[in-house]
Amino acid sequence: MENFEIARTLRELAVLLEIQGANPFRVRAYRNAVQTINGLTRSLASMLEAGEDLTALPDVGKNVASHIQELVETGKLQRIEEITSEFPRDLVTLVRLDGVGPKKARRLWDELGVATVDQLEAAVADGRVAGLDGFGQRSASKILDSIRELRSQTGRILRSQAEEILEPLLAHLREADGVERVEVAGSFRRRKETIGDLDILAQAETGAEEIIGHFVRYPGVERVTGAGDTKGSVVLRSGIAVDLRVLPRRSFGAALQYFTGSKEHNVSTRIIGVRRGLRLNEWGVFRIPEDADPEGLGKEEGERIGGETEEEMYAALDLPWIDPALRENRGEIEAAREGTLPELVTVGDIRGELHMHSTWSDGKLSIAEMVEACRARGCEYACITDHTPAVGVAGGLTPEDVHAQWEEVAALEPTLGDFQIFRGLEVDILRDGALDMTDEVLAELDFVIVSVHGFMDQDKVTMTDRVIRAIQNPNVDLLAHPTGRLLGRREPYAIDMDAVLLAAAEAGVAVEINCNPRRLDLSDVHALRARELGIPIALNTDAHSVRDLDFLRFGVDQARRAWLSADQILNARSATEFRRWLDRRSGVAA
DNA sequence: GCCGTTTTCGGCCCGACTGTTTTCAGTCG
Repeated sequence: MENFEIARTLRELAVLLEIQGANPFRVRAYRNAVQTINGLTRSLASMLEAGEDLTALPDVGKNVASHIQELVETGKLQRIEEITSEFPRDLVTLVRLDGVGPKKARRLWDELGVATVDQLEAAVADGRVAGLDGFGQRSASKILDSIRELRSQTGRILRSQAEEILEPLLAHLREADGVERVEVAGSFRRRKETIGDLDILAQAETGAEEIIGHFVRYPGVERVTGAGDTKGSVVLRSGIAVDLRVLPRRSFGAALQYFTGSKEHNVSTRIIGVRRGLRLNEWGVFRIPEDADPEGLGKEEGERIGGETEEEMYAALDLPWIDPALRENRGEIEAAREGTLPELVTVGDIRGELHMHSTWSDGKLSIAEMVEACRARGCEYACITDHTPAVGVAGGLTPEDVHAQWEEVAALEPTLGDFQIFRGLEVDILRDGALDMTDEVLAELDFVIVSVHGFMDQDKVTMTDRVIRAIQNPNVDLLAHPTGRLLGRREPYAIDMDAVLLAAAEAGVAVEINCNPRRLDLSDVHALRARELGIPIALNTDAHSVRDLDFLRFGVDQARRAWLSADQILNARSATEFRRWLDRRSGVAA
């Protein structure tokens, strides 16, 4: 059983326990464990197989460890079977509805016998829900809205799509009277690859209510789901939910820190605060008076230590500012305390483009045009890496085509000054792990990329063996888009990435973070693992047109989430250093 | 259920908004 399946099952157990009315801290303990599992860079099954003690993991104790073992061994959890003899397992889907939590789900079952979304819809329609104590007409119609929403759910959007949605919305907000500053917080600021909803903060000393009013009148708003003194919530026609909070200058840094999250990062920072007698909230950081009743404190009571900037919030905990990309509670707080936070890679660090296509295969532009676009973006070198014939739609290069292409490159080179072109190829990994090009040609190339484009439905063992066989070919330099995923469209193919990364480290092969916002493949967690293993990472746009070269920033964001600095990025090297790396197998240099 | 610069028991982050309550529970992030 894969980590994500184990995490999903434990998350479901947490909801079931909540519906059962269990101790909320017990429920939270399971959620904390899920968080740990989601951040793991290795599979739990392989850790168990290696005889490792899972209780060494944070928030995993004896109980959760034995649950994990049971799941790996049997694929099921006895504990869930027991609970679902009390009430139907379907209730967990009711909890996913807006406005229905564990308490209400339980009452819907106990008092109306409602277990499924369909049954709930019927119960709303015939008035039974509105008749329940504590429900009423308004909550009934709200539930109906949520059901419609759930059924038409568009899910998470790409970060590139979020950028498009934000641009006009932020412009609208900046027009509101009294708004001094607007920032996007949440997962967008943490540079996540997909965005579930948008959190926006506006700075204003007065007139918050009017600003909220201006916000909910934005032309793109489909409906308003909440509008209070300091907070407004809407759903846009694009289906994405947006929250706006309005805060004064003295609290803006506190709010930015608070609403950037992640939730888990915030819980950790606040616990550190509590131990020091400090209270952190979106209004600032406050010293709790010795004799105060913590329950009776107002939101801004106590001595204000800071809140205008994020730096003040972290400084109150004796920590340096932490880059939002790292705020996932994956050890960044410890690293901040020890002064070992990485200096994260930036777009400006990238000096070469290693993966791009031309009209020789499925690219839109000639080699000369692509190279010129790279130079215009400040690159010092580029690799031309067109497809091979097995990628049918792409019009791949035969060995003869490859040699003809080199003539074109050779004719171009004298016109380029110091700019260097490396002769490359994106070679298809065939069904059995053989490569779609002769070894003779591969040996002549400067730079060999391999990647999977077909037969993606192979089982995990076959696919893993196939890819490992490919990267063990001594001519191979880089594995591209290693899991084949397309965000929101196609799941990663079945592959044991830990085994693949170990093989890449062994073979001295680099691995790509494909910068296309729909790929971003490797994921942050796999890139973290590659970093642990010391594998060079390439940030590649896989450009098929000039516009695609701008994808670089998405890959840089992904690399930053994986704690990567410039010295771990293959194409942050100079052309000379890159060439030296390409010669690594020649025995000349270590 | 987990955890330990207050510790192996007794804590565990914090506030806004909504709806239905007439003083607050539930939900959400």
